[in-house]
Amino acid sequence: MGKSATQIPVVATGPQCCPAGIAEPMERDQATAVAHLLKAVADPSRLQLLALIRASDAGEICACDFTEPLGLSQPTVSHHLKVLTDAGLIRREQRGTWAWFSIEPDRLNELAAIFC
Amino acid sequence: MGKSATQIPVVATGPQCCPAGIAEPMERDQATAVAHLLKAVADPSRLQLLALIRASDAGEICACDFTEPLGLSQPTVSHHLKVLTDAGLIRREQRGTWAWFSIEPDRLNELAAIFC
DNA sequence: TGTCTATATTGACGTTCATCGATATGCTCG
DNA sequence: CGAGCATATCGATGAACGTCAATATAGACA
Repeated sequence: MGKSATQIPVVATGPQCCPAGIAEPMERDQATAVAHLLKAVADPSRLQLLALIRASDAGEICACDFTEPLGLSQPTVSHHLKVLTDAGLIRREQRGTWAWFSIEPDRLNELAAIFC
Repeated sequence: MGKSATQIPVVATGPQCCPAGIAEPMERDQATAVAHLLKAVADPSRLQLLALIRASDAGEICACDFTEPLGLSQPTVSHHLKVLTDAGLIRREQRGTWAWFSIEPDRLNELAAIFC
């Protein structure tokens, strides 16, 4: 569900070292796409979510384990998880009543490649 | 000259591979600092500014050369340059009537190190 | 000193966003 | 089926943000 309009890969035509990045002038369209991806992580709560998933032993974590360490309400956590999912940074897997989330490593590497 | 409250280095106590990053759970304070730095680049205009500076032959570029390729008004460009400067990502050097801007490589590396 | 030019600041406006309470959806299990 | 729990969605609210026109600041130069 959801529009998920932000999944556009940020690769394009740049040099090898920094294919998605700021090594050479960016067109407005690509700049908008990169900014959209960056906005998804430019929030304290979402950074904490990513770090919690990343640090989990099994590489995935249940949604129910987020609210307490973040000190946020359940709807707010759900909202942030949706933003990260729509941005392609995490993957959601329904398992019975629970929702489990794991990192999408490729998308995370895209982030690191923006400033190289 | 602006408050520049965002210059806090984002290093801290993480592992070697990802000292400022999301390799392990983040405290709220550090998450806020990292998010602040990310917000500075999570904007199409500012990404284009960084890319233009990065791609310039001399490694620096005059403020007067930004408005045209970006299609923004002069005050808006000035505002974005201030945001990037306050975030420590670029450096401003006054030279006569003109202002020249160059990249702060260390701060840019901090960005890349967040997602490693 | 006065005029021109480059840049910064101010003030305003519309948009986006983070957050929450209330409610809806959907699965589990008795 | 019905009760209970986990998660998502809705609607509202206050804050932050991007942008511009108007104005201020400040250096260059005659």
